[in-house]
Amino acid sequence: MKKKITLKNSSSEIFKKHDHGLCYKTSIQAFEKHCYENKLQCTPLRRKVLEFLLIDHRPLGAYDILELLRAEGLSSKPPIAYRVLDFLIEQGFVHKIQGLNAFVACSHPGDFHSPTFMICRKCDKVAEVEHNKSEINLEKASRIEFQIEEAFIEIKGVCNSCISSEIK
Amino acid sequence: MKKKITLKNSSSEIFKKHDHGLCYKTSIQAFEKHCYENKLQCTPLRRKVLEFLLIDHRPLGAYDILELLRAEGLSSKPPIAYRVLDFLIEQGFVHKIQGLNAFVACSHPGDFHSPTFMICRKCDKVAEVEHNKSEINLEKASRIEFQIEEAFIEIKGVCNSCISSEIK
DNA sequence: TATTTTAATGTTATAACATAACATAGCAAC
DNA sequence: GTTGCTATGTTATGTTATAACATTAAAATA
Repeated sequence: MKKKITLKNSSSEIFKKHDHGLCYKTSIQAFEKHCYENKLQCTPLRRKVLEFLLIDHRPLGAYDILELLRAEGLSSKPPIAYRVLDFLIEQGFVHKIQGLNAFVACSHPGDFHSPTFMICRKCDKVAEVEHNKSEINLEKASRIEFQIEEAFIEIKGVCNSCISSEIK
Repeated sequence: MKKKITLKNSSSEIFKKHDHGLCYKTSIQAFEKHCYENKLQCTPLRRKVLEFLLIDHRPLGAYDILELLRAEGLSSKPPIAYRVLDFLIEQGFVHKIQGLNAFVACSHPGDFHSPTFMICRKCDKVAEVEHNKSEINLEKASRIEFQIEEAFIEIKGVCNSCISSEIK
């Protein structure tokens, strides 16, 4: 994890309409660039799994991914998916959503970070919002002496698009 | 979930020494009181499971609980544990830690809330810190219009006690 | 108190999620 | 061309969770 790669797909846009073609392409290119620069292999399998996760902003379970791999005639045994996902997570291109046992493509790849996820229970899309450790401004928490290493923030609710379409 | 029951066991004390006998007793009594006041049954099974979770502040997996139930000669099939845990969670006496697939006794029972957990990776203890939705002060998040229903904040790191004992 | 209804517990079976351990293939360095 | 490394493939199994249905116990009502 060396430097931050800036992408055009702002997380605040995920629940709105956005140029997803661009978003998708930019993310894949960032991954290719990252692999090239770090002498890592951008193999067809790794690329494919990242592509699946970039289809839209919906999280996929490991077994969903295996299903998609099977449909493409690729190997579809559980360790395949988990290994590739581990790699993509380590490289900062995928996050795991603990509360869903599912995985999403990162919106700000290439940089180690602890994101906040806004998970819509209606459309299942997930928006990723950055925070950093200092932003976890929990006055009470600070009263406990605790050395923070990683923070998971997962917020469940209904996104703007789904609220709008409800009103109609 | 009607009113807040105040307990003497402050969450900030969990990683420190505290009068755990009192903490334990107070929590069980709060549960009994809650059941009585809400015409819910404080059955031996429910009480037992809560007791297991109150032994210390370590989270237990559902199958850990089943093991403990078996040791007491009680039924130990998975649905038993999950049903009782669901009940205790609904009533606000237990929380699930998503990142561990495990359950902890609530430190502020009887009131619906979205707590923050500080999880020590050395001693496995968990401290519960209250936050409320308005405290989730994510400026960037607020730029996304999103109706928050529930927030899970899980922080992993090393607690003060474990840091201290490291230095020694 | 007999009957009905509801809540709680018990059981079987299986679904869903995840990893250990070992085998093979491909490629690069020596 | 042998060695070592990285990635992929496979078998088997471990772990977490739920669906569906049976039985028991408690409460509500006749």
